[in-house]
Formats: sequence, structure tokens, C-alpha cells
Amino acid sequence: MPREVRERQMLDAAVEVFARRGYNAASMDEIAELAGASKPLVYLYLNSKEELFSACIRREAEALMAAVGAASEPDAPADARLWSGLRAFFAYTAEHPSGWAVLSCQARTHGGPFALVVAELRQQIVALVTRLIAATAATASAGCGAPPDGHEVSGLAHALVGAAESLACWANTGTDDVPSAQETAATLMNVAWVGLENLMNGRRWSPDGRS
Amino acid sequence: MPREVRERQMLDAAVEVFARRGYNAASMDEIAELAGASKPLVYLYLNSKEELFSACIRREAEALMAAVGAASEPDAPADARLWSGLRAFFAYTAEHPSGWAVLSCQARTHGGPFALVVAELRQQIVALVTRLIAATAATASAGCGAPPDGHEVSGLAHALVGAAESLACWANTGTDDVPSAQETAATLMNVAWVGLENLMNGRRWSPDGRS
Amino acid sequence: MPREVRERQMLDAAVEVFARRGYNAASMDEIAELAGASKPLVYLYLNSKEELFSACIRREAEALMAAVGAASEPDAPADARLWSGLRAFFAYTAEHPSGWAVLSCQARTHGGPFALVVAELRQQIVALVTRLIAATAATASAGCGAPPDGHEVSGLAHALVGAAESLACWANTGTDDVPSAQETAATLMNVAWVGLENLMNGRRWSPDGRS
Amino acid sequence: MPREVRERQMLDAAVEVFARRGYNAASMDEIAELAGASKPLVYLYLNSKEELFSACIRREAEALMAAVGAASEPDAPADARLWSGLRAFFAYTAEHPSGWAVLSCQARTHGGPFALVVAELRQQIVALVTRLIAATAATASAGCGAPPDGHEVSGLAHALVGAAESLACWANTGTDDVPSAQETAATLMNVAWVGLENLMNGRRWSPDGRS
DNA sequence: GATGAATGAGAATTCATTCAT
DNA sequence: TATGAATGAATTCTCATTCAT
Repeated sequence: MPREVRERQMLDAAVEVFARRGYNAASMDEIAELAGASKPLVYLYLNSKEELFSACIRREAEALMAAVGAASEPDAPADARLWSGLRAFFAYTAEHPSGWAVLSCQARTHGGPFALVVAELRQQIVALVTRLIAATAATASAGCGAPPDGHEVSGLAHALVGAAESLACWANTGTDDVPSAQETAATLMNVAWVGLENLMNGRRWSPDGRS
Repeated sequence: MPREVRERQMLDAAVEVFARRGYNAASMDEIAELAGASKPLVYLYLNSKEELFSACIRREAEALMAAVGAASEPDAPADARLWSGLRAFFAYTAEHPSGWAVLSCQARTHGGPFALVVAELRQQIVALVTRLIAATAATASAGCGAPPDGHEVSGLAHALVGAAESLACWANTGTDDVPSAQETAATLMNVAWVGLENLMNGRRWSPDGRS
Repeated sequence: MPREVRERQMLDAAVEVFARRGYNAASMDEIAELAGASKPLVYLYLNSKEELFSACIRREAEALMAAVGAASEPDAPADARLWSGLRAFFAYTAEHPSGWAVLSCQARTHGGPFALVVAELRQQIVALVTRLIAATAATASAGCGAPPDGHEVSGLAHALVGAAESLACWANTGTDDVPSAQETAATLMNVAWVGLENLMNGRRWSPDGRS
Repeated sequence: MPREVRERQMLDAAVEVFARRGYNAASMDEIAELAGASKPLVYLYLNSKEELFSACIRREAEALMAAVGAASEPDAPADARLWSGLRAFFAYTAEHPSGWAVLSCQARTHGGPFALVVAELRQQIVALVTRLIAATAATASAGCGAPPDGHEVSGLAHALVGAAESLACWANTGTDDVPSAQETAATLMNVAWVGLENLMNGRRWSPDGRS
């Protein structure tokens, strides 16, 4: 069996086991067994548990970015692109729960290199969303009001991404009657869009009274 | 030294170590040392690593709920209560990063009993937020429009809680220029409030055209 | 069982096994078993294989130096002290073959800290022997001839120590009809003493003709 | 590439690696890589790690014997032959430190077949030296005194060989200001020659008084 | 003649856990 | 109430060795 195939099998198995057990509790024995290979072979190809984990994170991060990136037609209006991206994000995380679990939960609980890769991934996504929101705002405000405050747009993007992450994570834990992926995407989109509109119109909530 | 004090010290130490190392990598040796007690004593009081972890989760969950609950004066208007709750939530998680880390990250990565406790906690919070939003909506809509759809309110609550969780988690990782707790609370409040208002006014975003 | 006793047993076992198998082939399992303790206990007391080996070397080096040092009455004439030292050296190495094997063979084949300790031990012994030879020379030459050349004395000391080491090592391999310890000591003493006398009298061997 | 050449490369690599790492720590991977061949080929030619090691020892032992043997013109006087042999020995060991390290250190730390080959080598050298010393003695005593005692000659030979071995070993460890090979040879020659002379003249050192 | 692919066995080390005191 | 002493069971990782090609 050629090396490439074996390596993919190993990564698949590793993602699965890391997601199920967490980094520390995941044993190389279990990974090797699930991959249908012997432990020495895993070490021959992937050197160590840390490198294996690292490879998993990189692969999953790239796949997720690719999935989200592929969803948006570059020429569509910004809001449509945001919508597509959200749907793709929820669809992908729903279809690859293990990969998403590794990215969102496991990788973050480890300092150093792992967290960095994930932080970078998140940074990219936030930047992308910020751009989309800003573009949406520009489009929408064309005929109506004040341009939005950059800082607030950024805050909105962070909140949106945070909500998306958390909801995706939550949806994958399974047991509850969580809003479906499609529903969730719609709600988020709604919040983002209407929130944006209000921001443009200067409507705010403030502790001491309504704007 | 009375048992109660010792036990608290142990739980404090355990929360700290679990947060720092993760469940598996946390060693009973380190916990015992940090607690200033001998290992057999830890076992005498808390039986096993799992029970110790479980006790940590329960204590932290209750403390968080208490902090959030204490923040809202029951007679204040709903939006003020939501605002207070959000501020309390961010304040508490910022002041107890270890406890929050255990709740949000460590506990979720372990199947079975642990995740259940956390799920329950979340359920309570979502329910609370849903009530608050609904009340806010009722108040706000008093003189203006249609009553909000329960399902959508629930979606909004989920998104809000998700965003809050994720942002709190993110804020605790520290290194980046993350919006401050106060700022974040304000942004979330804004989104929730204006989102709500729009929902009441029937304004929606939909894929095929603006409402 | 008190810790000190256990630790000594462990060191005894370790010296034995290191001597028998060599550093790398020695397994902690075998050492623990021979010490009558469990492996974790060995690690608890002696931290790692390297530290265990290091502790063995230090202990054996000190014991050897002590044995040789204790043999010589400081007020005896230098040649008597050399004689006592040689006998003590051969007696000790014959009685503690494992310790000597570790010092002479195993420790030298490992770079870094181990070799350093052994090198230091050897340095001390060579220095001691050099002093003794020089003193012997001074005594002997009192009424007869030229003072010996320091460099040659040093060379003689090196050769003597080298011969002693090698013969002790050889004697411990056992199987052959090797000269007994006592005999060997006598031969070496003879060589040293007469060699010295000749050196003082200026008699040398040279390639192109006899002295 | 013809088999013979390959085999020599493999042995060269093996000697190097065995010397550097010791028998157990030497890995067949490293040897194969250094030899520029694949591991299966090494196994095809040399069957196993033990056989490979054995082959190394045999080759190095023969080469050393050959070098020492080639140095002495059979018709020269015995002392000149001893002198030539010593110089050749020190020259060879200095030029082939890895080979000498394998012979002197690695091989001895392993029981069974390996030690035997080395013991045999040593036996041959001791025998040769004994013959040379005896011949030297015969020559020297021609006109002067008692024939030397065979047992003592043998003791002298052992001491001489031991000193030579140990000094060669020591010289290869490098770092210290060890007497140079040439110097060492001279010192040893001197000791041997004058020791011998004294033996012939019946001068001895004895514990209870000078001869 | 030569090798990429593969593994069973065993190495050091750590940990949760329990007695005897 | 408190602990020093002790361990069985796992974990990561390495290595000599063998096929199928």
C-alpha cells in the first residue's frame, strides 16, 4: 500500500481519536489500530504524537478554510457571500464533527504551536468576516446613512464568529434539541444584518436609556 | 485544620491544575502539592480523580450561576437585567479564568457525566436569557408591534449565549487585542437589543432579497 | 523499609547489572528486580537511568579512592606507601569486580558527565602516584645521584596507573591464568622501583644504542 | 558495485558507529545509512547485528596484528623489534581510533564470543611480547648474569601490554595533555628494558627492605 | 543486486491509587 | 487527622528484522 494512502488513513484515524478522547487520553495504540497499521509505521511516517497532532490540525484547518472559501462566489454581493460562508461553515463542521472538535476544542487547550495555528485560522476568518460585513455595510448604506464605525464592525465580526464557533461546537455535542445548522445560519445572518443596519442608523442600546 | 478548609484548598488547587494542564495531564501529585496536603489525604476527602474533577465542575458551575444570578435585581426592567447579567458573566469569567477554562474547555472534552453537568448549566443560562429576551421584547413591543416568535427568540438566545461563551473563552487566551470585557458586553447587548427590535418589526434578512 | 537502605540496595543492584550488561543493555526492569523493589520506586528515589548510573559511578569512585587512601600510613616511607596503595587497589578491584567494571569500562564509553567523573578520579590517582614516585625518588637518590626528571616521573606514573588499570580489568575477566593480584602488585612495584632507580642513574634505552 | 567493496564499506561504517555509540546504542539504520546502502542489503551480506559486530572485531584485530607484525624486521635484535612493535602499536591505534575503541572498549563489555576474540588477540600479543622480552634478556645477559625467570618475564610482559593498552585507550580520549605516542613508547621501552636489566641482575624491591 | 513497506518485542518513564503507621 | 512507602498498568517511542517486489 503506497505511503500517501496510508498516511491519509493515519490522519483520519488520528483526528477521530483525538476528537473522541482529547490529546492526552488519545493513545498511539488506538490510533494505529484504527488506522489499520502498526504503531512503528505510524512513527515512521509521522514521527511523534505531537507532530501527528500538528499534522491533523493543519490538515483540518486547511480543509475548513477551503470549504468556506469555495462557497462564496467572489462576484456576489457581500451579504450573499456572508450567507454562503456561514452555510458552508455550518455544513462543513456538521459533516466533519471530529475535525471541528479537534480544531475548536482540543487544539486550543494546548499551548505553543498548536494554539498558534488555530489562532491564525481564526484570525483569517475574522478578517474575512470583517471585510464582508464592511462591504455589506457599504452596499446597504449607499443610499441611506452614516458609514459604520470600523471598531464596531470589528466587534460585530468577533461576536458573529464567536457565536458561529460556539454554536457549531454545541451542535456537534449532539444530544440536545439544538437549532439545525440551516436555522442557525439564518439566525446569525439575521442578527448580523439587522445589527448592522441599526449600527448604520445610529441606533444603540445604552445602559441609561434607549438611544 | 478543619476538613472544610482543606477541601476548599484542594478544590482550588485542582481547578488551577486542571485548567493549566487539562484533565489527563493534570497529576494528582501536582494537585496535592499545590493544595499543601499529602496525596492520601486528597484521596480520603475526594475519592478519585474523576470525583475530584466532578466536584470542581459542580462548584464552578454553581459559582458562575450564582454570580450571574446575583447581578440582576429582579424588579429591574428586562433589558437592564440582561445587561447586568452579561456584565456579570464577563466579569466573573475574567476574574476566574481557571474556573471558566475548566467549565468551557476541559469539561466539554470528556464524555459522560462531566459534559452533562456543563450541558445542564448551559441549559439554565439559555433558559434565563430566553426569558429575559422575551420579557424585553414584551416590554418593548408594548406600544409598537407584533409579539415576537418564540422560536426565533430562542434562536437569538442561543446565538447570544454562544457568542458570549466563545468571546469569554477567547478573551481568556489573552494574547491578542481582543475587545475588552466591557466592550464585548456592550456589543452583544447592542446586537441582542437591536436584533430583537428588528425581529419585532418583522425585518429579516433572506437569501433572495431584503425584507 | 527505610529509604536509605532501599537506596543502597538499588545502587548495589544497579552496579551489578551495569557491570554485567553495559549501560545500554541494562534494563531498569532487571535492576529493579535485583534490588527487590518495583520500578516506580527506583524512579522515585533515583529519577532516571542516567542519574542512577551517575550515582553508581560516584559511589564506586569514592569507595575506591577511600580504600586506596585508607591503605597508606602517611608517615611511612614513600615506597611503602606506593606498595600499600597498589595492594589496596588490586585487593579492592578484586573484591568489587562489578564496581571496577563500571568505573573502568562502562563509564568511559559514555561521553559527557560520566566520563568526566572517571577522568577526575584517574587524575587524582595519577597525581597521587606521581607524588609517591617523586618522593620515593627523592628518598632513594638522597645519597646517590641526580634528581629525576619531572616529566619522566609523570610518564612513569601514567604507565604505572595504566598498567594497574588494565591488569585489574584483565584480572576481572576471570577466565585466564592471569597473575594473581599479589603477584601483579609485586611486578608493578618492581618495575616502578627499578625503573625509577635507573632513571636516577641516567640509564636509558635508546633506539640507536644502549644507554 | 561489487560485493567486496560494499562489504568493506559496511564494515567501515559499522566500526565507526559501534565506536561512537557502543554496541547496543548503535542502530542498524545508522550503520546502513553511513555505509550508503539499504538495511536489507546489510542483512543480506552480514546476517545480523551480532555477526556484523563479530566481523568488525575480527577485521580490526587482524589489521592491528598485521600492523604490529609488519613493523618488526625478523632479523633485528630483539630490543629493536620490541621498540618497533611498540611504535607501530601506538601509531596504529592513533590512526584508527574507532577500530581501537571497538577492540579495547566495546568488545570487552560483551560476554561470550566477542570477548573471546579479543582475549585471543591479547594472548597473541602477550606471547609475542614475552618472546621478545625473553630474547632481549638472552641477548643482554649473554655476558653478564643469570637467565631471567620465565614467570617474571611473563609478568613483565603482561604489565607492559596492559600499560600500552591503557595508554592507547587514554590517548584516544583526547582532551588531556597526555604524553604523545612517541613519548609513551619511549617511556614504556625504557621501563621494559631497565626493568628487565634489573631482573637479570637480581635486583628487586621487597616490602621489608630494599634488595 | 537492491529496496520500500511493515512489524513484534521491549525500552524508559509516569500515574492513579493503596497500605501500614 | 495525616503520611512515607510502594506498585500495577499504561504510555510514548525505538529497534532488529523480514517480506514482496
